[in-house]
Amino acid sequence: MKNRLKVLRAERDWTQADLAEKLEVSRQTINAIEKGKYDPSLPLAFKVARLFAIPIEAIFTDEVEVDIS
Amino acid sequence: MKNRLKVLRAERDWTQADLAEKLEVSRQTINAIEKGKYDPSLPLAFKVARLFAIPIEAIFTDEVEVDIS
DNA sequence: AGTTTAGGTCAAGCTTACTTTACATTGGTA
DNA sequence: TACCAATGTAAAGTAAGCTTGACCTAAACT
Repeated sequence: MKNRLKVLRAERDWTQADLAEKLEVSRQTINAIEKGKYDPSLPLAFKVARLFAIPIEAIFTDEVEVDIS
Repeated sequence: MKNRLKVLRAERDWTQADLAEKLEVSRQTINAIEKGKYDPSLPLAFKVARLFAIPIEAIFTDEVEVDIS
């Protein structure tokens, strides 16, 4: 599951900590989601969509991440 | 988090077991989600949306369930 | 050189999502 | 009445999402 969080953040000049605060989650959670460590819960995905005022599908996609480890 | 699974299922005359099979989850998972016991993961929500060919927001909503226990 | 800011990561612990197995309830129908 | 299909529910276990606290690196600034 890919996401455009980093880009959406950059467009607004927000840090991971800024976004975390707005979404009421920890900074580590934002980092983990951006780095593809895990996917957000559905409620959190809704919160993200509401914050950026765009559909969930415009932020997250079902494409699988390429694991480069 | 409310959802329209039961209605979408009814429109297609599918049982909970039918839907579970199509989504590759257990019947209990479908039942639990319909009954509001918990929300699906984001990947499962995407799978549901793809199956019904409608946006996630057309199936799940932010509204909190009323707990009648 | 020392400090600050942003990002990356790890460990331990808790909660939520999901599984399997099993059993109870309800409505229809032979 | 007995049976069967669909639904509801529970217990116990695993996996995933999220927390706090801590530490490390790199870049920018004083």
